[in-house]
Amino acid sequence: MATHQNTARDPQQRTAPPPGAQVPNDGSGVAECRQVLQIISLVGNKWSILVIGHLRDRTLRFSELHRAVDGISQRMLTLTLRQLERDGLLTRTVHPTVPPHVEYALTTLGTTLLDSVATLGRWATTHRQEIDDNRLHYDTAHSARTPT
Amino acid sequence: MATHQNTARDPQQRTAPPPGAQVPNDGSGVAECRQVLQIISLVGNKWSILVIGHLRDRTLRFSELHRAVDGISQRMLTLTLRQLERDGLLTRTVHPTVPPHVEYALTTLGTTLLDSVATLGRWATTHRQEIDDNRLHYDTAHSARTPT
DNA sequence: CGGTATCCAGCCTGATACTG
DNA sequence: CAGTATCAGGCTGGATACCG
Repeated sequence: MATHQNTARDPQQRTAPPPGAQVPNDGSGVAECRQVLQIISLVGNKWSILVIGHLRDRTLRFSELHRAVDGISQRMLTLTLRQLERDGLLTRTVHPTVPPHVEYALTTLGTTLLDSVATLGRWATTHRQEIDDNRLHYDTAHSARTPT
Repeated sequence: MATHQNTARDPQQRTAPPPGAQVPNDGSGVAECRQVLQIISLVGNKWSILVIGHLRDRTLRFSELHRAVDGISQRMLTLTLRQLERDGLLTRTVHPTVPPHVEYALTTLGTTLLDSVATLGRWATTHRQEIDDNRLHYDTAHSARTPT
């Protein structure tokens, strides 16, 4: 949604953070949603969260991540990794060997983020069934347009 | 990303929840990311979180929401509202008056979600500056490709 | 092995117009 | 006022090919 990765160009062009709007909130206010949007845009890359999730316990190499995430393309992995690196969520360590070795490790910031999304994860786990149930109910009530 | 709202058609076609993969996690595990993805897809609609955020304190009518969210198109508002309603995050109450009155109210489920995203909101607020700093640092170090 | 650049398809999004 | 339908555009994301 604001992930700047169209064709791997202008990597910072879209970051247009308008100043002001700095209100003391508890984190769930209306004005705070904007902040959250940034984060969910950051994490809502669909791959970002997967990547940092895999990086949670140990550092991984590029190909290891490529295998681990399973389904991500090389392009998206690179893009995601670079963005995450840019945001300071992970570090990229290049070992100048003949076959290049690149290690990706989660930073403290990344760990804290993972910890925060864990809250959402718990909510998801807790209410997934409920939501699924609601959807089914809703869909049933709306697809019942063939009576008589 | 998985928001099913292409042209207001097949509202439940994409919900392909494969069974299994039910592991007891703490909410931050790798396998748990899938669950979170559903939620951030649910909330990452960019408008969804804004809408439920505005609905947090009081119920609102369609046009009120339209004005409040400011920037959302009628189409997206409707789509978002219907999705949220489908998921059981809010209720839609139609008052059969001559000028149609439709009230949207957050459900308990919606409130709990809002509470969970508040955690992310707090994280965002806390580390926004840090991330911004990291980005600037990263961009600076990478745009310094014009020496000599 | 790690990464970049290009091409291309699909989806999301927004604007507009019309109906009840 | 509330909502639906249609059209057009922008962005995201995947596959492929090639470089260091």
